[in-house]
Amino acid sequence: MLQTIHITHAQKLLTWYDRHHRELPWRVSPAAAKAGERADPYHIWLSEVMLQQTTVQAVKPYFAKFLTLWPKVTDLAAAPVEDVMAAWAGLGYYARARNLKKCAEAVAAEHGGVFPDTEEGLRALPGIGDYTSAAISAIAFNRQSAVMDGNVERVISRLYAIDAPLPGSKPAMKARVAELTPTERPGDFAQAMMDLGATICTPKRPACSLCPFCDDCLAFAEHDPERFPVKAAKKEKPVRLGAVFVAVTPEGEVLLRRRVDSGLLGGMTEVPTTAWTSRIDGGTTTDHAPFPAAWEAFGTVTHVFTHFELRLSVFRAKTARISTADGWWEPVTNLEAQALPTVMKKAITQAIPRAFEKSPN
DNA sequence: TACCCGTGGCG
DNA sequence: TCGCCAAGGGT
Repeated sequence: MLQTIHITHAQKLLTWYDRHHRELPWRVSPAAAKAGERADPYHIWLSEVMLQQTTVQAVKPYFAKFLTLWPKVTDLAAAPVEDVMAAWAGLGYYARARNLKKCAEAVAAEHGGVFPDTEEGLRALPGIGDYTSAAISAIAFNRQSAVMDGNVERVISRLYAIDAPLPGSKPAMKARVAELTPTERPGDFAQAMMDLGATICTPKRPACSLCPFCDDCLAFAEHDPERFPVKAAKKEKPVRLGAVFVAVTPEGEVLLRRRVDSGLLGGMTEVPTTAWTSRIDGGTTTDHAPFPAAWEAFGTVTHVFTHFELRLSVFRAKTARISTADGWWEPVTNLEAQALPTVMKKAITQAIPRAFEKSPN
């Protein structure tokens, strides 16, 4: 009598992963993982924090730079926070960098420089939430943790055709992930779910014919996988206005300031700027310049943040090297080394077009 | 819970 | 061109 052999979702996915996994700088290949090799928890933690709401391609050069500058977590713990912010500049969500530094310090001081190897221990550290603690637990320590990120949400919502909108449906979806997560190779399973979401079960035009779940997927059976995941409606972005002031000395120095540690672009470097308000006339004139000077209009720059669009009027003035209470003068040739977020680089480039071009030396 | 928090690539 | 979205966390 013929016996039906039940192949689990996890087995199907892991077989797919063995053949189609992505090669990533922080990853141990499935072959090596089967041989018992584990990734460095420091590398996994660093990559996971960088990958929060950030694409793999954007992370790669930053990951390499951080490992060069700080090969071990204790090196990062000992580094000046200003150096960490400058190295993070351009990657966005700067609270991640502040928490990265705090987390490294906690691991060094409270854990002997060794990362906790449980989800609960990891979850207690700064910048490590539900997803990241589960991911490090599974990937670095091969524990059976239910890992759910945006990729997994998409895979699960399609596999079970979940109509309830995110984020409300998140707990139910995580329960499904927990059911699917195997006792064998849970770390590879977690990475495989994310690889599947990133390369096959994509937001638009998913490659369902190549998917190991095509026979099981309810969304595929309904012929409309793109309908999932269902998400709550998002609100529109308001416009905020402001002005920035690029002061340049005859010696080629620019006046910079450090933003407060909390809130938008917290702890990052800026050129003097007004408050950013929704007023039609809000701060677009020289009324709030850092000091009186022959301010000259240099057009505007627009920058879109997560929850508002910013339009900045750019002003430039040639000035003497005035002493200021809350700022410093930085040579234009050294701006690249500063912790300048992208919006500030845009504004400076508007006033000094060649500010961030590589010097001959 | 809902809001705050960057950036760049892509269809 | 522009809305979408990416390995989310903090409060």
